[in-house]
Amino acid sequence: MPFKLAMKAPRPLSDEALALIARRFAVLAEPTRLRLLHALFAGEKSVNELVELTGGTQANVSRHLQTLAHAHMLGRRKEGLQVFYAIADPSIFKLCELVCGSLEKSLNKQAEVFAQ
Amino acid sequence: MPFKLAMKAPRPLSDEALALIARRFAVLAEPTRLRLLHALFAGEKSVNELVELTGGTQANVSRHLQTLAHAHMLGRRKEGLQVFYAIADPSIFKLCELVCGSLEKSLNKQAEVFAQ
DNA sequence: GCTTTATATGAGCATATAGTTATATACGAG
DNA sequence: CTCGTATATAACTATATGCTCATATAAAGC
Repeated sequence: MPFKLAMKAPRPLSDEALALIARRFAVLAEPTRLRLLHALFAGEKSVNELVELTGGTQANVSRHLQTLAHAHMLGRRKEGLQVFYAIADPSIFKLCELVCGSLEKSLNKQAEVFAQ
Repeated sequence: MPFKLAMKAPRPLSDEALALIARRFAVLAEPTRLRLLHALFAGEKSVNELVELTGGTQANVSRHLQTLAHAHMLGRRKEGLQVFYAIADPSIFKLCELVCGSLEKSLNKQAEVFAQ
């Protein structure tokens, strides 16, 4: 029973589907979580490493990591006392690339207004 | 002075850039706004049409349209009493495609757990 | 000018969420 | 077993945001 949905399908999307998609974007709509993802672009890291790299508190970092893991964006493995997280969803890379691109355009559009 | 940024650049992203990117995702992290975008995938529409298509109140729809327009995701033109909105940022299509794809995977992954 | 229509926006309320403090739990070393 | 370390989580607070109601503003017709 594979689950199939597409935003550009002509059929209407259910409220449930929209909520799920929105939730997906919401997970990424948070600077701290983006900071964590960015740190993990370089490869798997422990919670402690991420705490140091992002400058956040251990509790806060842990909470955000949980959110990302529950969304299956991160994979998690434990080794003794340490827990390691890594990017588990490759589409994250493409997503961020797209958003940065359209953000650049948006900013350039704003810059044009000032240039006039 | 073109503005250039990329999520996968090895240089650290400023807090400002992360906030802007997060804000970008936040605009999409809302079912009503997704519903509006979905309706506009079919082409330009007036506010009133969007109110009917989405079943939202005029006030709420108008407010969300403003958010999307301010983010340069929608373009806006006025004709007499009516205002028409249309998708202005083509990367929206690709964005939603990517998110739907990874959401499917995430749901299928969950379905696997139940299948066992 | 007056009335109607279409849209944007102010103000208020309810809910969600980020960050913090404190602490529970698991793991490892002595 | 005790103590220290690493991480997750409960509880609380402050802030942001979605939605609604009311209304301001613009445009069109008579």
